Amino acid sequence: METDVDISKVVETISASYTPLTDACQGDLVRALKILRFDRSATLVKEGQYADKTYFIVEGCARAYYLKDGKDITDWFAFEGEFISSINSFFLDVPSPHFIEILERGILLELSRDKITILSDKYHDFERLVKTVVTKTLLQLQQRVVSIQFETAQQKYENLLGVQPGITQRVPLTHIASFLGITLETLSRIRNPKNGI
Amino acid sequence: METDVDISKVVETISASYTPLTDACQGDLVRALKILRFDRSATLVKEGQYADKTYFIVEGCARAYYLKDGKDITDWFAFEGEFISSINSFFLDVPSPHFIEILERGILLELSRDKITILSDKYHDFERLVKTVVTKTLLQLQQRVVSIQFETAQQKYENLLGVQPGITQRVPLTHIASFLGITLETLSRIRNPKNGI
DNA sequence: CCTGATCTTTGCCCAAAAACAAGAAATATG
DNA sequence: CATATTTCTTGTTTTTGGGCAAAGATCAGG
Repeated sequence: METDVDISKVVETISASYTPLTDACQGDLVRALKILRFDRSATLVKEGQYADKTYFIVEGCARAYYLKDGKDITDWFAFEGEFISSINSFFLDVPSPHFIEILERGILLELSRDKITILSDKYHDFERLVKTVVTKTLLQLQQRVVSIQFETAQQKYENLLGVQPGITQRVPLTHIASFLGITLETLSRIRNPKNGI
Repeated sequence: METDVDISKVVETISASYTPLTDACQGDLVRALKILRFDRSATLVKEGQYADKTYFIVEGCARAYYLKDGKDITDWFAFEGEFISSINSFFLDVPSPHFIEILERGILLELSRDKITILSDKYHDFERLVKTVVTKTLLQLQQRVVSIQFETAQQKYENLLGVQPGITQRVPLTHIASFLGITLETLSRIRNPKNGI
């Protein structure tokens, strides 16, 4: 893990990969961001908190999960270059149903909703950045619904591998299983070439 | 069905229910919108088209669906006061995997991506409107994933009724079934009080 | 490098819902 | 108002994947 992070460089990357930001906006954004480092299995957000932060992953990965009847169900994975937050809490200002957990020791940038609101009001560009991030997330989620809705466990898994080929090397299978809406056992059987075709 | 539509009034409603728009922006938006009327089972978008329009429903309802192995699968319903479009085609500029069909004779307002781009560039407010619409859609979709992922057919149906109580009076059960990711037969059994509890 | 904790595989049985197949009810159309 | 067409219900069989239990593998920490 890098010891030093150049926030300006990261903001340039965001500007390049999502939507261009003016220098002024980039400067304000750099000053609004806070660097965080976390070890594996650190918890960023707990159920019930008002989670008014968004995290940008510079290095490592994280997941959002919730407890359904005591069972841990993963709802979202995020890797380098992606944002993660407890979206219900963040957008609706309600207690978070989700936990957010670090899956791989890494570096995050934190941005509060207040700062996002200020930046969005001040800079048209920044409003567009938020729109772009939300739109990308919407399209990913849309794909996921299609996958969950009418595919077999096997197809769902293959689909995920298509989008996130390296995921099995970075994330425990339990989390992948609950993310796909299948049990760990079923996932295990699917992965065993002796079963299936 | 009303014979006359006051677009300005509708735009005021949009401004009030999504996010405030300045008078100038509202004026430009009014001029950019086109009124359309459709009968039941009219097709707004066909699979394969570059669907660069978004529709706002003034009266009536519509659905987006796609064909999976020849089977008709409903992906989205929209009612009065909501927007509908073929989101993949609209945002990614690819051929639409979806059809969009009118389920109830009604009135729509059409807005093209070009006009949305122009309005978004010209008005910070309008960019915020788009962000707001996309965010609302994201949160709805998020709820839907939770519902599909780990609930029984019965729970999924009850969930839908919670959000859209009148839907069974307005939409054929086949479409509700595929939307929920269950078969028409299973839905029929769930709805029959003799079965289940 | 040992050991306990966590993660994964495997086997067996069972429940939920899908597939298939009629048939009934409701709705549209001439 | 009669008939065609679409929509919905019901019965039966089959499949998929879940629940539980136990054993095996992997990993982190002392």
